[in-house]
Amino acid sequence: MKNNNINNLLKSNGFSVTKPRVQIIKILQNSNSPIGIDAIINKTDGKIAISSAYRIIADLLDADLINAFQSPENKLLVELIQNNTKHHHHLYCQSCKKVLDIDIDEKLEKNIDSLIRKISKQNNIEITNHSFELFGKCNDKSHE
Amino acid sequence: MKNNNINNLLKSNGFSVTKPRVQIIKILQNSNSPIGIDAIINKTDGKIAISSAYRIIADLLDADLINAFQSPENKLLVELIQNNTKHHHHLYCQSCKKVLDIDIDEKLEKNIDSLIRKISKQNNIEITNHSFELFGKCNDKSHE
DNA sequence: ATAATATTGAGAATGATTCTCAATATTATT
DNA sequence: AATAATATTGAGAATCATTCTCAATATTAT
Repeated sequence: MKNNNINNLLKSNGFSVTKPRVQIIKILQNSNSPIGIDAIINKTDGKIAISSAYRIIADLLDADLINAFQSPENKLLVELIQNNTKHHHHLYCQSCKKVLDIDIDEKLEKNIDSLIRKISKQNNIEITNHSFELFGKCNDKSHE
Repeated sequence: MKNNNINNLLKSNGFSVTKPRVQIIKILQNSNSPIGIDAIINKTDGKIAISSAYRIIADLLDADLINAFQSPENKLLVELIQNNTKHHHHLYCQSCKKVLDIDIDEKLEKNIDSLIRKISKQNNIEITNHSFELFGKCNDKSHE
């Protein structure tokens, strides 16, 4: 994405165009899997303050431009919501700490939806969200 | 459960019998939903040090006597694994912060298992665990 | 170009969890 | 039951991710 498009993205969501915001969006665009705050900051040559990074991420989250969630190691992970981003889930590798996006097939997704409706009724609770996460170990033994 | 049974549980898992360990197991037995460290400590009249509580929970976890996981507010929640405990999932209420255990029906559980096998193959990753968590809002408006 | 406003960076503050180690309790031995 | 050997505890310091504060700086509107 060109800078102009990032500018438009920011402006159309009520943000002023600042270097840190543009940088962070670029980094998220170039990442093909969810990424942590520390990694984001590393990719900016340390030019963005940690507090600014957190603040910007929080703002982008409020504007629904990104997804954010906690890794099993309890760090915030972040991914940009692209035009074609649909509801999906994550696979955490406990050896190499990478996170993969996974899709689940439509049939299962529907099953899950109907389960959710059932639980919602049974417990008289409005269910607003759900997560389905997988944990595994890849064959990269270098981390053991 | 009587004290004797708790003593046996501890001994048969290689633990010596100490007051803090017995207390914590009792508290977990009397809790019908996952409970946080702070709540555990509160129920002991503040007699157990925070560091001891964390240590004991970690030990019980190693011995597979309890399940532990993070709440959406990023606190450790803990529940005892009873004889009849089977694989289940959790529903977090974002208003009242309670956690409910939920069962999912066998058919869906099987679907999930087969999805997991598929993803495992596709990504050449051994999948060791998964979580399926629901988030909702109950009708208790006192927290808003 | 200037003024008004918003954002940033640096570091202090916070909150959960982990670590350290001397004091104390438990277990094994007599 | 008393003692010695070993394990556990409590208190507080340390750590780690995240949030807060506020003066310095950048952006936007005029």
